[in-house]
Amino acid sequence: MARSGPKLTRIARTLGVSAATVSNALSGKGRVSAEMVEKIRATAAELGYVPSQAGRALRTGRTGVLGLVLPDIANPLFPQIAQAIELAASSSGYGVLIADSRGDVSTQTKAIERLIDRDVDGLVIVPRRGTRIADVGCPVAVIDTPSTPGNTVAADHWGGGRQIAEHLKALGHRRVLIIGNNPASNVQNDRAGGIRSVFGEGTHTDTLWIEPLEKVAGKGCPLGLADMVAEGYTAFACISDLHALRALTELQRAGINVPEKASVTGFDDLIWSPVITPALTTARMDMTEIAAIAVAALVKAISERDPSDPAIGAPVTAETSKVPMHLVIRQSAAAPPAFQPVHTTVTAATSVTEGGHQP
Amino acid sequence: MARSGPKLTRIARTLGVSAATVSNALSGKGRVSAEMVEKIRATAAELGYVPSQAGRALRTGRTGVLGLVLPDIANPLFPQIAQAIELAASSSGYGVLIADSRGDVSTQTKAIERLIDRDVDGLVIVPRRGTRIADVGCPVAVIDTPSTPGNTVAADHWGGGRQIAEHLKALGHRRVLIIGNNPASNVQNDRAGGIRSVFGEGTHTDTLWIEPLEKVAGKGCPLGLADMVAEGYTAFACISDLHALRALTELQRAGINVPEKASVTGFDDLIWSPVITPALTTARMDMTEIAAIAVAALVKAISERDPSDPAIGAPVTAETSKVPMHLVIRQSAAAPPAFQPVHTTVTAATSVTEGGHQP
DNA sequence: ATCGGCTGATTAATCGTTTAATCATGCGAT
DNA sequence: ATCGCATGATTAAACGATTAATCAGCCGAT
Repeated sequence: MARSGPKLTRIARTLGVSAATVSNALSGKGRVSAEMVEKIRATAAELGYVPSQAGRALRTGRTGVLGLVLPDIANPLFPQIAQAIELAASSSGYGVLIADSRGDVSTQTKAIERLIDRDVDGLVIVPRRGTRIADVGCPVAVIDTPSTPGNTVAADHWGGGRQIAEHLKALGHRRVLIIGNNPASNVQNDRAGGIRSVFGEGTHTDTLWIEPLEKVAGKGCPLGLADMVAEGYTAFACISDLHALRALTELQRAGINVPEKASVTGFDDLIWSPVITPALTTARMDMTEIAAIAVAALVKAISERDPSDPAIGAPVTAETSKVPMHLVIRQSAAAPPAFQPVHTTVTAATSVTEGGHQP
Repeated sequence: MARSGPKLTRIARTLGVSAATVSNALSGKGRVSAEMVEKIRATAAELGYVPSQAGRALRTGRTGVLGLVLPDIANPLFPQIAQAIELAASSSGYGVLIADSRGDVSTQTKAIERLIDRDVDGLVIVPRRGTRIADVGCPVAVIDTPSTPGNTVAADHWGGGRQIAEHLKALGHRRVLIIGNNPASNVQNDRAGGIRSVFGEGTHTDTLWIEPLEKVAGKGCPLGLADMVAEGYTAFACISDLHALRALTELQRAGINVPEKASVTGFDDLIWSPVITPALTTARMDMTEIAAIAVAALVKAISERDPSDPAIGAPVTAETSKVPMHLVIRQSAAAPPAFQPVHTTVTAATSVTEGGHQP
C-alpha cells in the first residue's frame, strides 16, 4: 500500500540532517547526540512517521511477521489460541499471518510453504496428532504437549488430567469413564493418562474413543452412556468440552440428571461451558501464558539468528515448557448417587433442582 | 527472512539475459518473445524461484496481504470465517493478517492501525453491533447483514429467519419465543425480524434478549424457559446455536424433553450442533461463498486503485451482496405436543425415545 | 606543534523487483 | 536507398530503509 505517511527522508529534510542520522536516532544504533535524538523523535512523532515494512524488510531480511499454523482450524479452541498468539506477537511488534490446512496434511504443507514464501520470520505450529514438522527454513515454536519431543511449550495436560481426576475422586467417584476422540493425539493421551494415574486400587477406569466408534456407528452416533450408568459408571471425564457437551446432552436426554445421577467433566473451558445447564466443570489452559512463552522463544531465536545463514527449522526451546492448567469447578460434577450401583434401566427424571447457577 | 531461493538476477544470469526481461516474461507485461518466455518460465520453475514480497512490495506499493478484523474474536463463528477468508484470499494469491481487539473499541482501532501500518492492501471487517468503520486508507469489505448501509456482502439473515420460522410454523407451532443476545446487533435483529415476519394472525411471538437479562440476573443465569413452556410457548427460536445450546440444556435439566415437549432451533451450525442430543436444527450461512465474494470485491478494488492516490476507506461493493442461508433440519424441532397448552408446572421426563440420530 | 583518538554526522552502497525510457535490428513501403 | 515502424531486448532509475565506511572537527597528550 502506498501509505500516506511521511518517509524517512522527509523527516531528515525537515530537520536538515541526513536520512542515516534519522534512522540511527530512531533505532538507537549509530552515534547520534542526545539532543538530536530528541529532536528527531519529536518530529517523527509529530509527523506520524511509520517505517515502511517493505523497505525495512528488503534491507534487513526480516519482515516482522510470524506465521500461525493450526492444522485443525475448525477446532473450537482456535479463537483462544489465535487471540493469545496475536496478543503476544503484536506486543512484541510482530504481525500474525494465518494458514489453514483443513486437516489435510498436503494442504498443510502447502500452507506452510505459502507462509515461508511470504518470508515470515518464524512459525508457531500447533500440530495435530503428531504431525511431523518438515524442515522449514525458519525458527519454529511447537505447541503440543510436554511429553512430545520437540515441543517448545504447552499446557501441562497430564497435570490437568490429574486435577480433574483428583476432584472427581474427592467427590467420591470410583468408577469413571474417560471419553476422548482419538488415541493418536498426544494431547488427548496425556490428559487421559493423567486421569488414569490418579485412580488406583479399588477404582476402575475405562476409555471410550469416539472416532473409532463413529467409524462403525456413523458420525454423531449415540455414545451409549445410559448403559454405562447402568453398569455403574458414576462419572464421565471427557478429554474436551466438546465431548463433555455431547455426553451431557445424551445423558440428559436419557433422563439421567447431571450431576445428581452422573458427573461430567471436560477440558479447555470452551465458550459455551459457563452458560449451559449445568455449567461445566473443566480444566483450562493458560493460553495467554503459553502464547507469551512461545512467541518470546521465537523472537529470541529470530534475533539471534544470522539472517543470511541457511538455517534449518529445528523447533526452538524455551526455559519453561510446561504451563499448569487451572481447574474450573462449576456444577456438572458432584458426589455420586449414595448407595446405588444402578442396575435398573433408564429411569425417568425426577426432583429437578431449580437454579443453582453462580455468576 | 533471508530466503534461500534464487533471485531474479540469478535466473537472468543463468540465461544470459537481463533481469528486466525475466521480470517481464514472468509477469507477461513487456514485450518478450514466446520462446524466451518459455525458457524463462522453465528455469524459474526448475530453480524454484519465488519472488521476494519485500522487493515487490517496495516497488509496487502492494504487499499482497489482506487484514482480517473480527471485533469479537471469541465468537464461535470465528473458525468458520477465518477459514473461509483464508481460503478465498490464498487462492487469489493474498495472505491474511489477523487483528484482535478483545471486544474493546479502542483496542480495535489500534488493531486496525497496526494492520494499516503493515501496509495491508485491503481489509475484511466483520463488525459487531454497528461498529463504525473509521476512514482507513485502503479498500474495505464489510461483512455484516444486507440491511446495513455500507455492507459489502453477507448472509441473508432475514431470509434465514424466515426459513426457520416457516419450518416451525409448518410443524404446527403457534407460540414461539425468540431468544437473542443483544438487540443492538444488526445481524440478530434481522434474524429475529425474519422470524417474526412469518408468524402473523393467530400466532404469537415474543423476544428474550439475554444480555439485558444478565445485566440484572448475572452471567449464565437461568433463562426461565420452564415457565415459558408453562405459559404455552412450544418453540424457542434462538438467534445463535450458542443460545440454542443454552436453552436446550436448561430445558432438558428442567425435565422438558426436546423436541417432544418443546422445540429448539439455532443459527450458524456451529461445531457442536450435529453431535449433541438432540442434534440441533439450525440455519447455516455459506461462509465460503460470502468470503469468496468479499475477497473478490476487495481484490478488484485493489487492482483498480491507483496505488498513489490518497484513497478514502469507503467500503467496496459487490454485485451479489446477499447470500442465501441453508436450513439444516435435524432433531431438535418437531411438532408441538398434541392438545395441551401445558399449564401444569414442570413435569418429569417420560418415554425417552432412544436413537433417532442421522449420520 | 603534531598526531591519535573520539564524537557526531554524512556518503554511498545495498536489499530485489518493477517499469519507463532507450536502443538495436530487421523488414516493408516509399 | 532511405525512412518509418514494429519487435525484442537492455539500461537505469526508483521504491524506503539500513549500515559499513568515511569524514570533519575537536580535545588532550606526547
